[in-house]
Amino acid sequence: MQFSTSEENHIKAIYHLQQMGDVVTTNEVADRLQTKAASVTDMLKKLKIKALLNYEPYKGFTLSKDGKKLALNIVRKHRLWEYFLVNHLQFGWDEVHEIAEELEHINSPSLIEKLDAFLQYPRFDPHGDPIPDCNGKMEVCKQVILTELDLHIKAEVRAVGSQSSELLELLRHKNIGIGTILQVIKKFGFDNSIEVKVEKNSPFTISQQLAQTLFVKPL
Amino acid sequence: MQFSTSEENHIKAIYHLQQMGDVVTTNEVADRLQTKAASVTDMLKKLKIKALLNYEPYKGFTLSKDGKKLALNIVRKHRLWEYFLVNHLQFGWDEVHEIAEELEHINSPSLIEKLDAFLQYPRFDPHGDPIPDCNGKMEVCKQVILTELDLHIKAEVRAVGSQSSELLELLRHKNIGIGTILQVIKKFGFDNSIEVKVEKNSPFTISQQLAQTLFVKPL
DNA sequence: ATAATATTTTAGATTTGTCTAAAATAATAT
DNA sequence: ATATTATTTTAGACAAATCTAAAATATTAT
Repeated sequence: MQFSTSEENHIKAIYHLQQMGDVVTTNEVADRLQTKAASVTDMLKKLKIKALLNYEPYKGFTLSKDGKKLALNIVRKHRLWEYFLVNHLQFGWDEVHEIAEELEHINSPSLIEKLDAFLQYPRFDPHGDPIPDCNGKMEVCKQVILTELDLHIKAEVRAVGSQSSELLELLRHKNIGIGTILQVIKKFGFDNSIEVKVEKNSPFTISQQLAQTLFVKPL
Repeated sequence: MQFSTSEENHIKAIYHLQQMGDVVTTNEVADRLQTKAASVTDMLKKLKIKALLNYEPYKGFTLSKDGKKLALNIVRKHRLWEYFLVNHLQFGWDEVHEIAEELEHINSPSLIEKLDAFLQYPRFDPHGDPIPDCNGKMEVCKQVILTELDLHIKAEVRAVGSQSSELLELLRHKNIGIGTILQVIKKFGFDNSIEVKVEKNSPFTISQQLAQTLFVKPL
């Protein structure tokens, strides 16, 4: 079965909202897709007919099995393209999201298979998010928010909580990226800022807001 | 300015029909795009408003300067993607057209710049068609891939499909360069390898992969 | 429990790209 | 030169995806 770009975008938005939080609402989907609630309702009805969604008017909705499968496939394509853009075309990791939003809708299973092979089956995209395999399986490595990392434990930065260009700019300025090994030296209760050290460099402070968007894996 | 996939497909169809033949007709465009003449007329009116087309009802139409520029940019994207699919993702040259038809509508100038650089600025796609540069300029001479040269016809090597150092090393080893005059002695169906003869030297065999990157001009 | 508020859905309009059938124009043949 | 045929355009309809405004339903606050 074939799906329109708009249908795919709705499925993907619902998938991501379902991941982080409990019940997904019409308004949340509308906000995420920069559209109106009424338009989302129209789409929900269509997706129910196509069996991608369990939906009863006024009662809420969740992805069906097929809906989840479709969502994972779109996420897979998105993240593989991001990996390609950063690791082969020399894009910065903060420049690739918009382009991948377009590329993810290209419909060709053999293209994605061959791209995956060319990239040597990467398991994480440039933002540290795991890439689903062709069956929708992906690594669920246990990551922790930096604010919750214990003192003096070395940890590797695995993911960032958003794709906003302001965030990515700040990270680049502080020389933090996916794979950076760091440890927390001190936590300040006054403003919840955190002093971190990267390798043997001198320590520096990062704000609570920034620390909350950094997911690290203790080593 | 942004254009829809349908607008771009009409511009591209008109461009290709203009190349091979004289006056382009509404029916020809409809045939090529598998649509109806009335639909084409609707689009012609829209493209005229967008200044991509010189068009007077019942009098025919031609691409405007902007229309030609757009067409060449789409052709450029199509052929660069084809080159990528064949030379990096290991697609056969006969499998890539449909996929490139989708990829050519991805709208990101920096993506195409960086793809072009990654591919080392190829001047011909896997079918031997020239790739327009970012200003729309491309090589004109009618060339043919070595795999398609008829037996015993002398031809001059005019271009190679890529600048990769591996390719150039191999060509140097086989004493083939731009300007070399050669002819095909035999084609082997088993592995599609080809036996060629350069001037009066004894014949030697070259692989399908190599033959596909050699563009020759029959004399 | 009921009123006030917020959310979701429906109803009806709009835009884009397409279609069919009929009318307008051009090309061709006698 | 005029009738016939072919091509192109117009007119009006339709489906997809969106919107606004109003109605229906759910949530909350007193």
